[in-house]
Amino acid sequence: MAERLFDERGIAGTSLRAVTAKAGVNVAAVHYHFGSKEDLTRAVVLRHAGPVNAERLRRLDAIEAEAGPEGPRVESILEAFFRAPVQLWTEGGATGASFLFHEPAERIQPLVEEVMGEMASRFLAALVRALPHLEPGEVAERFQLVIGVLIHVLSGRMRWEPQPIPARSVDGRIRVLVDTLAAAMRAPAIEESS
Amino acid sequence: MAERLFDERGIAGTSLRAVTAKAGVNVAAVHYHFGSKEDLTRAVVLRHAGPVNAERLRRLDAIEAEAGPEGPRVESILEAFFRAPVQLWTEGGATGASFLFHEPAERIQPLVEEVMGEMASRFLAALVRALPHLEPGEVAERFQLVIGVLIHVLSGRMRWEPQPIPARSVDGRIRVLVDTLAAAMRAPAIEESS
DNA sequence: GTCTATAACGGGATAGAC
DNA sequence: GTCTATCCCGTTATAGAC
Repeated sequence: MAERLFDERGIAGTSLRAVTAKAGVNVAAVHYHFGSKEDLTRAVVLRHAGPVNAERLRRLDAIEAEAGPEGPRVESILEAFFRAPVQLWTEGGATGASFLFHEPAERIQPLVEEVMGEMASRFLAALVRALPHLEPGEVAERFQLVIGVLIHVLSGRMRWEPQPIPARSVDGRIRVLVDTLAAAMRAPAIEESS
Repeated sequence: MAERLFDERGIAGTSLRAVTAKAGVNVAAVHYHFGSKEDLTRAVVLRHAGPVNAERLRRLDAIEAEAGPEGPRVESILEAFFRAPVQLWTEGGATGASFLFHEPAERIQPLVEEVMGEMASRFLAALVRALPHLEPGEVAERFQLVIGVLIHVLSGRMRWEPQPIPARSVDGRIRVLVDTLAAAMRAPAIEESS
């Protein structure tokens, strides 16, 4: 339950009272079970990001198993990265733990590293293999752009008042992300002229 | 001054006392000059986003003036969109008002529309003209991805611990953004098969 | 284990002196 | 106009009854 409030109001803007009211319990119960608000948010993040990341890695394992020795294509890797969170968000409004990325950076950087680090490293390694024309650092740089896009999509701010964006199925949403960002990943390396 | 605190801690996480302490004045002064914390944040946003958006539009005007009847290229439009905020952020850590996009969506949507709406519409129109193979709604959809990338870049979260991303000059940063995202914008239209 | 009651604190806002 | 002092509220956290 709490993750919805964190999505809508942010962590700092969500009081324990709001969480407990929605859960039908008392404020003291939170402290009994979690110890503090920070421990609660940590538990919520681990609880929700865990399955999403596990599903991502399961899909990555699958496409790596059926790919040849050159490894899976960029499109397949990006789809494995996007599908679980986008599907979850489209269906139920739940987003795993995307609200984390709207919190102050310094505060939650260790938690992000802890909960996302291994998954992200696996995807980065796959992308490095699929993009031999780029240095690993350049792949990491572009993967960060992909992450930024996903955060924005999951933030629910992807609206345009005067010019509505097309209604899409889950597969359609994912295909837009995968096809456009694969093109971005494949763009030639940038050489600094300065 | 307040914008730095908003960047670092978020609006909800920044107390008026923290703002006034850094400014060397008293809490009452804020209420005298602005009326409330909300009015202060609004003033900060308008104060900082205004010049950035004006510079963006100035650059857009320039490239439209020197372009042929087919209008400027996607790369030129994206550079006009990115240069002012990225330059400001790289040089001084100031970001215009990017902290707005990490606040709860519902709360600040009207302000975002007010301060960004006209600028964004002008850029969207230019992109629609430069991408005749896409419906206007599809261009808006992809422009949202560009916006998500910019927000992420300005958030300062674009780090990668085990795999450092390349050090770049301002021009280098912008070129990466422009070249990769131009490729994303140019990718063929997605037709839903479902 | 879950509640009520309350402590201890920090927040935004305001009154009134100067 | 800018300060000090204060109000009043909501917050996290805890103590203790049950």
